[in-house]
Amino acid sequence: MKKIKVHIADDHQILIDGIIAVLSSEENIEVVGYSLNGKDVLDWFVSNEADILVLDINMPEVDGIEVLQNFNKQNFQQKVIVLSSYDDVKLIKEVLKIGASGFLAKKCAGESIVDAINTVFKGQQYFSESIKERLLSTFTKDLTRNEIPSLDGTFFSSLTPRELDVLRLIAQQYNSKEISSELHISVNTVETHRKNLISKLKVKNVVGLAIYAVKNNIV
Amino acid sequence: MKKIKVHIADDHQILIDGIIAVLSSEENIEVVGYSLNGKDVLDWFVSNEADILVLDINMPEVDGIEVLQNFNKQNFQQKVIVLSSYDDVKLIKEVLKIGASGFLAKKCAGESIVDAINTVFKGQQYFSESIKERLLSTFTKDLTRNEIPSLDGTFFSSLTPRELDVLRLIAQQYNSKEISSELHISVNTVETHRKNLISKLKVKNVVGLAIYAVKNNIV
DNA sequence: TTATTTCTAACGGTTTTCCGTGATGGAAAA
DNA sequence: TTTTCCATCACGGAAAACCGTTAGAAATAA
Repeated sequence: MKKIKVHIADDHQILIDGIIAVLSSEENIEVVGYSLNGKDVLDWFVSNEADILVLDINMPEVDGIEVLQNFNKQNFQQKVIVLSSYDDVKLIKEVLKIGASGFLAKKCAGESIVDAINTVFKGQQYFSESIKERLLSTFTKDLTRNEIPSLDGTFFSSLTPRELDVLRLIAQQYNSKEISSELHISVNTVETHRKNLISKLKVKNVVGLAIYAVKNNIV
Repeated sequence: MKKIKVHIADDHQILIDGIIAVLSSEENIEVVGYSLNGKDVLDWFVSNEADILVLDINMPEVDGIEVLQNFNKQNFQQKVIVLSSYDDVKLIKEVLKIGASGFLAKKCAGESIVDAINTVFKGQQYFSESIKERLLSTFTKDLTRNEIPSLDGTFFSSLTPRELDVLRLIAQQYNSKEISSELHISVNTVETHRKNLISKLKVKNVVGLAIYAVKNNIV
């Protein structure tokens, strides 16, 4: 019997070791490798010829989103199951758009990762229960609002490098003046980036930006 | 041979299942129960008569800190090993002060939890590597600053219920006026709480508050 | 009972953020 | 080559946050 080859990427090794231990009792699944950060994922995954990548979104430096984007560019056929602490709808939509096949909240049971792997390997999509509920509720909310955000390309746009610079400093409690001298640009420019960030990420103020930054490990 | 009885508390079931799987290969350790939130921990832990509690800090509603505080009030003798995604020095100090015996960053390897359990069971303290480094570096920094924050009771003081109310709303992107009408108090009062929060938590501005809130799951 | 903490509130002044709007040069993509 | 995206900068006004300080009432601990 051919085993499903799985690669795991997460910056919490304790979680990786746990998942490996859980999967070890599955006869048709084999963990062929793991990565502790986003940078290593692509190399390892390709060289190991895994069928499925279990990918954590919240990783320092290169996060899961960037990994997925790179993955797309290089036209890989392997499936990706996304792992996340936060079952944020915006995040789920983004992740599906860039080609994930499954989405697992970390609060789900260990066996659901087995289900997810088997389901996705068959070519189907998999969502853990809490995610399904979330998606359903926002979908109905969207309907009553007569919006179709899931078809709207501008609903979530990724940030430019410069915007990330600014966001990173904002999350470090720098104010605009401090950011301007740190990046050697005018305060006005910083404020422009700040405005764009707020509207791009659909948040209300700096607090929203800071929280986005922490939840996406941009620190 | 008497086994070490362990209880695990974490809101990510996938992590619990993983840890159980890792520990299942240890002959002298037995997982006698687990909890998915802070509320259930005390009841379960006591009734199960576990020797050691592996406790996640970041849990919704009742977090690990509160659990530890309750634990102290009731004078339990069992040991607690704290698990955390963030190896924040302030957090580590707080946690040690209220009686934890060990501190594990989630980025540590699975086997270190075995080490931690064995070490703490013997009555010693355990810290994972990254934590040790952190503590050491801040300790030396403190020395050069001629401060003794670890002996200074005011270095980290816990928040009052009302302050938590305000902090929670701040983290939800409410401004002071909105908070004042939500809590039915004057804007001035809200600003006072805000000021006290900023000085208590030793942060610079709302961004610091928001980040503290997210990292401590006060959302 | 006294001392401390907590919650409440106020005030005046400074700094920062927020919002709208508009503009320019360069690089990259269509 | 034209268009789109990106980074840069500007201005003005409103709103909000920040700072220091003070203080009364109620609850709670010593």
